Amino acid sequence: MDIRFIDGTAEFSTDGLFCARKIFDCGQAFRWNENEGVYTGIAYGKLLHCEEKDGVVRLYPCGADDYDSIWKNYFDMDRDYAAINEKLSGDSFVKKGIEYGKGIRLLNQDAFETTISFIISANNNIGRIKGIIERLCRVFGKKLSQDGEEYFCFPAPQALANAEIGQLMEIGAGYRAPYIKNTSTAFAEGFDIVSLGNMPYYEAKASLQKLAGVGPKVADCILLFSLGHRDAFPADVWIKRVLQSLYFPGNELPRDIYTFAKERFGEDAGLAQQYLFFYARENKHEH
DNA sequence: ACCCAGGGTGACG
DNA sequence: CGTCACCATGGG
Repeated sequence: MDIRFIDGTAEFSTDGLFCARKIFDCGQAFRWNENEGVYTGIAYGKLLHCEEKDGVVRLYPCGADDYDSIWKNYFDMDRDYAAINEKLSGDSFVKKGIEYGKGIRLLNQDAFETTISFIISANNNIGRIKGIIERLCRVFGKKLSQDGEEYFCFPAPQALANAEIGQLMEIGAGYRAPYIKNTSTAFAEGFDIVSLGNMPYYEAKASLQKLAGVGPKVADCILLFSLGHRDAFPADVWIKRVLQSLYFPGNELPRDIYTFAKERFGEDAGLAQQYLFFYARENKHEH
């Protein structure tokens, strides 16, 4: 994409392949909030506004340095989504999903934030997940003051490792409180999660599942949303529902959904998952 | 009062 | 290995 930098704003044409609403509201990230058409979020310790109008995306404050060091990778800007969508359209159901979900991009998020966020997501709903994470940041995260507003970064591992279970219960973490503390301690003591990005899928997934509160589904979310394992295929209740009705009507779902997805959708199965997830949520009141 | 939410853990067979 | 009760919490 052709990027222009004007007065601390990065600006580029969407080409239909960057939809803020779909990117931020498809369940991969929990810290973006919309206000009068402008999405505001904090990632990697930086605040960003994202505005989309007349086919143009504007990111601010974002100079060329911030763009190159953070946001280009965060928004997965170097990837050719047109080509991937073309490939995924070989599956007629995903093709249908792309009609709804075109413009979704898979974010490359901070691995610690993603890990804790999806530990919180277990047996929980998106509204409450966002609330818990917001309070977590407010209590334990570094404060950013900007434009007369207060924003809070996602906490560092050490900050959550030092948290008391009672504090985590107070912000609504529930039975996940000790998971958060234990896993944060593992990170603070040097759990090398970034290296998992270069490991084979199954090996990386097994390592993640050693963390407290991380099972197969949460591990897949971490792999897909923060470690670049684009074939990871998180199988939650929504996706199982969709696979059941579209691919296995009247039959049992396969036990190994990853293998099914990889064979059916290929190397970008994770993006196919997002299209199906988005499709399912958009149509949740039908059928 | 019941059921569900982007599930995981631990116990038991 | 597979199954299953249980786990806090809030909204429908």
